[in-house]
Amino acid sequence: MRETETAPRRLLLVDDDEAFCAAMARALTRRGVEVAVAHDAAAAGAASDGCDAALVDLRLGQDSGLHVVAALRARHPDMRIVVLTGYASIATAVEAIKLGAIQYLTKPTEPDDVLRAFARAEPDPDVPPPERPMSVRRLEWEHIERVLAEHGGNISAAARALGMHRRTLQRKLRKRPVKR
Amino acid sequence: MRETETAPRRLLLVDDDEAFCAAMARALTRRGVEVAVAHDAAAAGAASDGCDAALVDLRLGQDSGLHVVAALRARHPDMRIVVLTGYASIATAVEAIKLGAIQYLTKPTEPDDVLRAFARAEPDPDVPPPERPMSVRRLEWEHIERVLAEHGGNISAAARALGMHRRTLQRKLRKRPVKR
DNA sequence: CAGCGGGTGCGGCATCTTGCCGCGCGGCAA
DNA sequence: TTGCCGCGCGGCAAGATGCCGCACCCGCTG
Repeated sequence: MRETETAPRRLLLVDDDEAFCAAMARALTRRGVEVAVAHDAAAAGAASDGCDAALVDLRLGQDSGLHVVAALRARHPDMRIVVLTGYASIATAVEAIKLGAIQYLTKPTEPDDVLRAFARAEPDPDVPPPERPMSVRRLEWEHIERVLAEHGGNISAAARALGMHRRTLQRKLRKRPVKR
Repeated sequence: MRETETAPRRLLLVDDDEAFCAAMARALTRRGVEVAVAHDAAAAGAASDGCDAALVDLRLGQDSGLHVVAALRARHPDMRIVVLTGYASIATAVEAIKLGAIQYLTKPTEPDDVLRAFARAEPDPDVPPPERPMSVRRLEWEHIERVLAEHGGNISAAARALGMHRRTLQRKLRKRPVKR
């Protein structure tokens, strides 16, 4: 349906984190995608014309990115929308897809992951490997990674958000530098 | 779209856990819903006629419940399908919805939650409260609860699946009897 | 420039929490 | 009955946490 399964021509980036937007915009531009940026719901609507794709964050200051998804879908029925968030949850993922998003990514995300989401998203792969229950460690680790990313790498802030002591988070992070 | 926003008339229950099926079927029947049961993909197709709704588990022995969702959608375009699983993941939730499921529930689930899913599912609530990052403890707790439920309350099995020592799981469980 | 607030690393310590072993019980099927 | 397996529990050593403090860096502001 909608578009072809290729990379976006012109993409609307909606995220209130300016630093993140700048970095992502630069990376995508370097990959040959035109990028328009908006930091809130209102700006998103205005900047959306001419875009065939959108990457929207769920957390936009006051308003929810889900509203943006709905608005964009209404205005541009053929636009391919991918949701990207640090505060992932199954509930919002379900709603995002019901509202017409074609993918839902969690935040520690590389620009290439984003492009892959647009490319590989449309058709419904009938065999997305269900999985065996994640080990508690891995679950915890991914969650921490996500929250940390959402807070721009700020350890103190992430620790507060995670309800754990800063020192503890610090130690946990030191243990796992990069590995997965 | 599809059906009306009411409780299912006749529901197809697809889950390979016979004990769970029996309990859920009994509970739903008591609530005035006719129930048909299937324990695998093949049986699901056969038993689906005449049903206006389906509750399908993602883990069906060998085959994935997502295939069942796709097959049911193809055979009965108007059927309302809700996915229920103990092995929840955002990835499968996204695929399930893309394949046409109207809701995605995680397993420690009450019969009333199921009915609520069918009733409240269709319209896309544009304001499903995003959330603030869950505390690590809560995240871990919900995950444990889910896995435990998936293993029918078998502590040893759940501990193995979770990659933690049985004794540890046991102690954690003793600490939080019921509270949330 | 000095002071202040906030973030980052790190050491130390008392106190949980884990991992692991073992024991005894109680079902259940061979 | 015997073996297999799950459950709950005690105990102990090793590792993880919570908490305090210190030093250092930055950016802002009087």
